[in-house]
Parts: sequence; structure tokens; C-alpha cells
Amino acid sequence: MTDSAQPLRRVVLVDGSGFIFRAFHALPPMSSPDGIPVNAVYGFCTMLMKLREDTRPDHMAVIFDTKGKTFRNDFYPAYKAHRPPPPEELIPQFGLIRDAVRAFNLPSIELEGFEADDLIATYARQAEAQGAHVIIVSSDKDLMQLVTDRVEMFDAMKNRTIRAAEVMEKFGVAPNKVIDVQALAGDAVDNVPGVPGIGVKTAAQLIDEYGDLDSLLERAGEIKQPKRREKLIENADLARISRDLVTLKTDVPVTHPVDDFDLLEPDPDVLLAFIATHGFKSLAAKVKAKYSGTVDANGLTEAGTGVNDVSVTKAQYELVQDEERLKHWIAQADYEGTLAVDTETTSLNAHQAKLVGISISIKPGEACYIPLGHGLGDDDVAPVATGAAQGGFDFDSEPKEAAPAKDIPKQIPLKRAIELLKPLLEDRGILKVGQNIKYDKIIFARYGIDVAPIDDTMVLSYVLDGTSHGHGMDELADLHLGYKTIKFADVAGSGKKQITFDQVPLDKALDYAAEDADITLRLHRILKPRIAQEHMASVYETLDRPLVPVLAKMEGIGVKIDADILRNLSSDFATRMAVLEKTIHEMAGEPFNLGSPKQLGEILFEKMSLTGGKKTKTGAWQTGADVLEGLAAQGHDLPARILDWRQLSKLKSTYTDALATHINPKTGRVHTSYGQTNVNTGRLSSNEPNLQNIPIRSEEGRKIRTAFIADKGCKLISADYSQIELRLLAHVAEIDALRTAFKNGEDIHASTASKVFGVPIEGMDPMVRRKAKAINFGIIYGISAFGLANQLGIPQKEAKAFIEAYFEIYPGIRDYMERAKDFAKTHGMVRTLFGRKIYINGINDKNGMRRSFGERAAINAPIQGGAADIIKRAMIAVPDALTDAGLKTRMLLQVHDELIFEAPDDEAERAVKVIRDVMENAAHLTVPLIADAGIGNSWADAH
DNA sequence: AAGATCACG
DNA sequence: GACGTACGTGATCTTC
Repeated sequence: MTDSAQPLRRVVLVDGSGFIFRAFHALPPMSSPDGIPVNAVYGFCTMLMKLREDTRPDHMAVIFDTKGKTFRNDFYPAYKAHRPPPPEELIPQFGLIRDAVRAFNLPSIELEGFEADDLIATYARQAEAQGAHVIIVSSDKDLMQLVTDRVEMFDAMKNRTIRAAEVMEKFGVAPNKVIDVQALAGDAVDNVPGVPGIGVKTAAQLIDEYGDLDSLLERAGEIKQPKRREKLIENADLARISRDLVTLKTDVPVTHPVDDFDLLEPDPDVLLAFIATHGFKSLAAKVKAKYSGTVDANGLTEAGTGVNDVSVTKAQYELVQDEERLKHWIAQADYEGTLAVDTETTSLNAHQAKLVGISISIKPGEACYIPLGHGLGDDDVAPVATGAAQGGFDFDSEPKEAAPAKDIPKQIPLKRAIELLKPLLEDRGILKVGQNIKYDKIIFARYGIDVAPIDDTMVLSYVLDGTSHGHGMDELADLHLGYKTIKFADVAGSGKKQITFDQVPLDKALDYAAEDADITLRLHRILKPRIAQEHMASVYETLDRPLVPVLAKMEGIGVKIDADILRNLSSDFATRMAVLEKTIHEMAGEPFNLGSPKQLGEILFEKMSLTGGKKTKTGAWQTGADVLEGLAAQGHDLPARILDWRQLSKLKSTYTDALATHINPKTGRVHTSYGQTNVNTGRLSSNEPNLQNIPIRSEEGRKIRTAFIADKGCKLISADYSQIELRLLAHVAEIDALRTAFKNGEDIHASTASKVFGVPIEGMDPMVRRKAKAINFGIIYGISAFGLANQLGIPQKEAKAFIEAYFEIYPGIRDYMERAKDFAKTHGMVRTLFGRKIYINGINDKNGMRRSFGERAAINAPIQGGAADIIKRAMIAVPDALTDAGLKTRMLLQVHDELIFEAPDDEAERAVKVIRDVMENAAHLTVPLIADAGIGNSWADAH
């Protein structure tokens, strides 16, 4: 890469993963202002500060483990297999500690498949070979084998240097014999077997006597003690495997040589923003003293530090058309550690879009655009069966050489650009920022790149501001930067004349695309610090950020739909609609458009003079289902037939016809898109197509679910939370009677009915249970007597009495409601259990109706939002749990309280166990969480 | 582009 | 005392 600016003399390698665990256990619990635990992060920051002072390195890096399997598991699966999961309070700190490294402007290094120890070993030897002195900041005994004349360790917590003498003390041998001793003694914690019955003491003695492990095993027969001799002979292979396990790899294919780790000064503003906003006050003072940061009394960075300087100079936007320039940009991005990235494609649909270009920004105002698919002609994308799953891309069929050469601008071949960008975009130490980066992740995944780690300005904006405003880039740029972006329509036109991006001339494409990346980076610099300042780190770091890759994966996989079943249903519905239409026209005495509420209203209430008609606020007759049901109950046939027709019409147009058009020809599956920033309460939404409102309540509608099928050799699993919102209500409102009922596994509606109406559960009238169920739901929605009366078709007075009785049975509900309303009135928002802010519109409106609306929303939001948080936690944890269990089951869909999976036939049962376990433990409340699950060949079957 | 309707949790 | 109301979405169709 880049030449080292400084000679390599003194290298500090920090074992980040080791440190975080020790700091966590050594330091008392600390919370950042928003309540997430930060003791390990604090310890880490003070350590880094001190280390820079004390060790005065010229090169420095922090190295981390990656989660998941390493090469050691390939030859010894049990290696580190029984590690308990990290403590709950430590989990959010893993991400923050990486942020801390970046804030200190240090390289953060990790590599999948290798432990931090192997990377440290590789770098230590690299540096040593160049004659440098190396300090490994760790107290891990597994690293002691690396100690030499030039390599020492430093225990930052005990302030103790570890050299050959200290290693001798620990292992009884010189550092170069440590491996042999470990191979014999083994390690219970890491599941390194060693030789049974031999501990460190004996091992050291043996190695001392025989020289090394191989000689010892060879001459094991000479050992005098019979027990020891037998054990050694018997377990020679175990000792050799153990040696392989404990031997650190010194030739890891690292992406950055040690020369790249020049020590850089941190940007005081960035560092102070990080430190101050996590509440590290004393540390902030130290940093301020050392660097001249512009920090005001509140610990917030002042404006005018360049962040809001939005004079975008196009001169710094570069069109990258050759490999050399691309390599230059990659090296720069590598150096910065953070980049904004944006893809330009031929379609808003990420599952069929063709990549046209990539823009990257590494500093505000500095961005490039890399055109890759301009002027290459129309959609000659990969042919259908590429063999690549998930609509994968066939590079070899692209570009189509037949296109006239003169129209094709100079561009780096797509395949080559992908090859060059892949290490950068997958580098765990480099943060990739995107605006709606889920889209770009799906695109890149189709070209074989797994973009990580990520930040998303759209999600940041959502977590911070809820749905008080939109989160589109144009809107955010205007709002936060006062900057008007170039609109897509400005470069591609609009309406019928709109062209796809591959046809946009390069100069215009550059202006537009580079600006997108530039603005994204600028927005990130404004929004990211606010996360900590406004105490939203927990929500962002543990819920919404980790959810992004999960959703991208689910969308990429999609769900299989049987088009034949849909076609048959469509034609069945069409026939029956035609019959109904004829009948209705005859009954009406004239033909009219059944789909027109306006015409229907006139027929019903004017021509036929039916009574009970009401008008909407726009003066049209109401013809909703409730009105028609009322008329039908009076014995009128026409409205009843209309209801039948409407049901079929809805099913046909919205489902059986429409779903088929969403089947992706390349994958044969339907790929929805989840909206992560659309719903005020924190729920997801689903669109194009919406797979969260597939019919189930009616017999006819349910048939549509038979078309959602499992892939060949697979089953579908549906797992849903039982009564999650009521359980959450019982928890947050602290309703003992309700909590007890859930703990005892009672039928909650029957239990409520029994208490409210004073009847035994045994032999209960179903109508009574139905009433209780309606009240239970009503409570969640912010009940009113009117609403309940309407729902149950009973007088308002009666409904009011029910509600009063309910409040008597469950005292505390009323308190909860009042608390929620008061909180919303004071703060303009309410919070979920996990700290998500939900802004409540109209809560202080002087219009009574709008205010009541806000009040009901304030009651509902913590419950609906809390349930959404819980299932998000489950969604983040389930895929890893399945992988850890060695299963191939994939998560496909989420429907608010339900998750759908596709599992190979022979593992479905095992997958269900894992899924339920994760879902039920996604949160620990004062009521149990229960997830029910079913297995079937179709969604209808599995439910 | 808005409103009505209706599918889901 | 009368308003009007269950909470949260997205898709389709008609009408303007």
C-alpha cells in the first residue's frame, strides 16, 4: 500500500478483544447518559490515552477477534466450543469499542477466520523482521510464545511488562518452549485437550528434561513414572493436536502490512465528541488539555468546525476510469477508516437492478464516481440460470461486446473493479456509511461482496427523529445541511421520457452520484454524534444497526411462491365475481361499477332508499363493510352480495394477480422490501409487495397462503409470539393479576372474562370470552367506551361498565395510561422498554379530537414499539444461533410478531427448538415470553 | 394526488 | 355539551 511516512522502530499492537473482557470485569459498572453500559469502553479509552503517552510508538494498531469459527475449528471443532456467551452488559460495548478506536484515529484490524492472537503474531513477526521493537498490549498467556528480545508484552491493567523472565515464571520455560508446555498441559477454558494428568509444572519439567515436545514424545518410553509414561504414549496425538491449536499463525494473509500503522494524531473534535457524549468527563478534560479541541461547557462540539460547511466544490469530484486512480481512492479510504458509498443502478428494485456505477466519499467535499455499466446497452444482464443463488450475477456475460464501441465510455471492467473494491468493502476495520445502505448491500451481495461494517444515515435519522420528518437524502440534506441536492429527475428526466442511469452521460452522472456519497458522509458526521448525545446508542447499536444486514439477507433470499396455485385462485375468483356482478346488476335494476363506492352509495341510499345511510366528510355516502353489514343484517340482499364481491375483488387484485407479477424471474421467488424507517412505533413495514398483510382471517383469503411454499427438500416454519403485546402491557404497567395469569399459562381472554364478569372459566359462553378479548385489545389501543361499543355492537353504556369493571380487576392499568399520557404531554414522546423514542403527534393539540388521538397513541406506542424491539432482538440473534447449531435454516419473513423460516426437511424439528429458544429469551420480562411454532409445506400449513 | 376501502398484526 | 375515536401499516381502485 502506501509507503510508511515514519520508520518502523516502535510498534504497539493492542489485543482489543482481550482487553475488553478484562476491563469489563475489572471496572465497576458505568453507564453512559443514555443508560448503556460503558465501563469497558471507558477503560479502553483511558488505556489508549495512557499508552500513547507511555510507550511513544511510531506505529500502532488495535486488533480484534471476529465472531464465529476460525481455522482451528476446521481441524478441532471443539476448540473454544463451550465458551459461555458474553455478559449482556458487554455486548453493546463491542461495537462502541471499535468506534473508540476510530475516534482515536487508530487502525482497527480484524480478519474473519483468524483470532486476534494470530494477527498479532503475524504483525509482531513482520515488525521484528524489520528490526523494530514490538509491544503487545495484552496479558493473555497464549501470546507469551511471541516474546523475544525485540518483542515484549505489556499488561495495561496491572501496569506490568512481560519479558522472558515473567514468561519463565508463568510457564517454567523460556518463551520459545511455551508452545510445547501448553501442548502438554492443555487449557480447560479453550478446550485444548493436552495430555490428561499433566499440568504446567510437570510439562515444564518434562520439556526442560527432553528439550522439546517431539523429542519427548519420541522418547516417552524412557519416562520412569509408569502412569505418566502411559499417558504420554497414549495421548501423543492429542498433544500434537494441542500444539497445533496453541501455535499462533505468523503468516496470516493480512490486508494491511504493519508499515501501514503509522501513528496519527486523533482529530480532537471527533475524539472529544466521542468521549464527551459517553459521559467520560475526566477523560474529556485530559484530551482537551492535550489537544486544542473546540468543546463548549456542555461537552458538545461547537458548530463551525467544518462539518456544516456545505460549499460543495465540484472540482473535488473525480471520475474514476482507470485502475490506478481506483487504487488510489481505495488506499485513501483505507487510510481514513471511514467512507461513504453509494451505488447507481438501473432500477429501484435491488433484486433485479444492474450495477451501473459506484460513488465513494472519504472526506466532506471529496468524492469520486466509478462508472462501470454506462452505455453498455439494455438489460443484457445474466441469463436466468446462472446457478448463483439469489439473483447472483454472471460476470462473464457482461458487458455485451456487441454494443457499438463509440458509445461506450472508458470504464474499468466491472469484474476488475469488484475485485479491487471487495477487500475494502469487506474490511471489518473500515466503516462503510450509506444512505439506505440495505439497498447497496443487496446489490453488492449479488456481485459477491458482503459489505460490513456499516452505518446508515437513514436509520440514524429515524432512530433520532422518529417519523417527525422523512429520511430521504434530499430531505435530510436540506434539513441538516441547508443544501439542495441534484434530483434524480434532473439527470435522468421524469415520466415517460425517464432514462435509466446507465444512459446518463458521465459528466452528469459524476455530479449526481459523487454528490450523493459526499452528502451521505456529511450527514453521517452530523447524525452519528447525536446518537450518543441524545442517548440513543442502545437502540441504534443493539437494534436498528445490526438489523440492517439481517433484513438485507432476508430480502435477498425471498420466499418461494407457486404461480400455478395463484393462477387457479385468480380464475376461480374471476368466475365467481362475474356471477355476482350479474346478480347485483339485476338486483339494482341497472348496471353500475361495483368498484365505485360513489355509484354504490347512490344505488343504495337514493335509488333504493335504504335507511341508515351516513355521509363521509366529503359528502359521499359511506359504503364501508360495517355499513353494508348493517344493511345485510336488516335483510337486504344486495349489500350482502356486494360484500362477497368486494372480498373476491380484493383477494384477486391485491393478492392472486399482483403477487405473481412480483416473482423474480432469476430466483423464482418473491423478494419484498422491508421499510425500517417508515413506522412511528419502531415496527417494520413491508412493500413491493407487502407480505405483512397476506390474508388469513377469512377462509377464502387463507387459500392464498397455500401458494407460499418451501423450496424443494425444505419445509416452512412459522414461529409467532403468543400475546406479546398483552404480556408487555402486564410487564410495563405492572399488573400483578395479569402477570400471574400469564405465569400460570392461562387462556388470557377467558381469565379476563372470568374476573370481569364473575363467571367460571369452565364451560364459559364463547360470547363472554369474545367480549373480554375485545376489551383486552381495546386496552392496548387506548380504549374508549365508544370504540368498544362499536366493536362489540353493544350500547355505549354497557361498554363503559365493562371498562370500569376491567379497571377494577386490573388496578394499575389506569395508572399506566395516565403515566403514558403525562409523559407524552411533557416530552412530546414516549419510550419503549429498550429506550426507543416514539414521538406523539398532536398530544398537546388544542383540538380535542386530535389530542385524544395523541393520547391513545401514547398509550399504544410503548407496547407496540416494545414488541417491535423484542422481535428485532430475536431477528438479530436467530440467524447466528441457527448457524452455531450447525443448521442451514434461513429466515425469510417477518410479520410483526411472527417469523417465517425455510428449513431443510431433516433439520426442521431442530431448527424449531433453536428459534423458539431465541425468541423466548429475546427479552427477560416479569412475564414469560412464549413463541409457538409450526412446520409445513406451505405457509397455510405451517401456521 | 386524495380518498375510500380492506388486507394484516 | 358536542365533537369524533379504537393502535400501526401498504395496495388497489376510483374520482378529481
